[in-house]
Amino acid sequence: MAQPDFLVAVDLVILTVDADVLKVLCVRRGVAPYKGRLALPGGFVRPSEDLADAAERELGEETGLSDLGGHLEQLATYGDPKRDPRGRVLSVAHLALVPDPPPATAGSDAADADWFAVEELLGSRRRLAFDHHRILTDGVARARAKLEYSPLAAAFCRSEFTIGELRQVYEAVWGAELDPRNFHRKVTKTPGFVEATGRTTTRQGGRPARLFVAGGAEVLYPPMQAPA
Amino acid sequence: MAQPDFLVAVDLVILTVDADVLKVLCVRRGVAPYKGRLALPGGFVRPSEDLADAAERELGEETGLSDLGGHLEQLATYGDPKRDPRGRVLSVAHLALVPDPPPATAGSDAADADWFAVEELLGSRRRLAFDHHRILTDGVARARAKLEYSPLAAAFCRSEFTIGELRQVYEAVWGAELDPRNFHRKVTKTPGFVEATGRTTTRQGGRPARLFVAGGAEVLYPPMQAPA
DNA sequence: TCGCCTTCTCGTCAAGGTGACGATTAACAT
DNA sequence: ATGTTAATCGTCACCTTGACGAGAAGGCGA
Repeated sequence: MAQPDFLVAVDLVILTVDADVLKVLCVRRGVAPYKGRLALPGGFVRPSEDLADAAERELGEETGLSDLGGHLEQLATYGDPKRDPRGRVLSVAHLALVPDPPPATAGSDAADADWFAVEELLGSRRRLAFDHHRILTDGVARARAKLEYSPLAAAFCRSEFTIGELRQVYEAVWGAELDPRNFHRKVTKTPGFVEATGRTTTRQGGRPARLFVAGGAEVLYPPMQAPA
Repeated sequence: MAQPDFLVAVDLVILTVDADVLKVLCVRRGVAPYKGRLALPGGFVRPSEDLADAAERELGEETGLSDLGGHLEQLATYGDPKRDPRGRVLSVAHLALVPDPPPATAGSDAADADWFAVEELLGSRRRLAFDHHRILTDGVARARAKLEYSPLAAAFCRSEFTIGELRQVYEAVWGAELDPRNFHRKVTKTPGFVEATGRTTTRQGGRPARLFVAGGAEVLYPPMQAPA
């Protein structure tokens, strides 16, 4: 029997931490449907392109980054028959974590891209096009969960970072304050989480802080505990 | 520009625990490509069918179950351009956990379906068709991880189960032995994991065991710890 | 220069969770 | 009756965690 054809797109939830606030990159749609509405950046998958390659390409186009120091993983696939009024479009959503906020609109494609506070976007259900509110919700939930049992928070930091900077990542993503002393103990005692470089910096003010790089661990045992 | 069309299929990793062994449902392919090879059950998504609906339909066709008491979730999407020699076929893989082993070949579709020990299938990389070895690997990894921080193990049990039966699920999925006394303490003290029904059973032999049903919790705090 | 403020870093202590393991209970089989 | 099986309860040492004190080492303004 004849099978229906689908269009397949890749949409990106690109998260960063800027000024202690979790932000996501959005573009303003210039064409219908949802013209003028904010949307997650994305695009169609090319004929002989793998999904991961398509996501990496889109990430590069939107941020100008070549994913160096960041993190990119598949999030989930959204296929409600009515999610796109133009037809049967499948969206394979990806989650990207990038350090610093790279200057928005650095890429050529999306002339009108900018960073938005996640908390604000999630507050009003109507600000994002398509089912992107749900995709963003799922992406943020994934990021929050992954900080617990993986050393992924380092993906939000530049290659060398202080324990304090890493703690601010957790605080921004989880929206909770953590005790600096207990956090310091936990991070430095968990094997493979971070490795000291020997260098120090004073960019945070106060006493010079040691600089660390991400360790080799893939998972954290025992996990970081999000506050109850 | 014109976008390429994709065919979209749903493939299922259906896991169960039978005789203390983690098993997966596979079908033997009757047509090329990979004719005669084992494969995960699956099928194409219908024109106006949601992905979750398609997965649930396939699960029902393969097991005869209407997903009662089990668990079904999206796993990941596989889209390598060369994963299917017939063309550009996207596979949205799903993970299902079902209690007991329902009799194989109960459904009408797959005349030649049966349960196979996961450990054996993962041992030889060539026994499964397409990229199903990778999908199975990812599905088992997801299941193992989810047992740690969610009460999902109950999905492998019938509606009423004993602590010992639940422990055997963990032992089969993790491939490790757990101390019955510590497991009992952990499970009964974690809020929302299980709830006593007041009834008992002797189906395990030995002293009568209390029967429990799954509690309302979505996540386990603190998580179960897989042995190091 | 001298406080003062900031942040990092190390310690202490009690509470709670975990692993190891002894002991008892309550069914069934022979 | 006796042994076997598995469930359930208890104990104890150890470790992790949360709360918090205290000092170290920079910058900055008076």
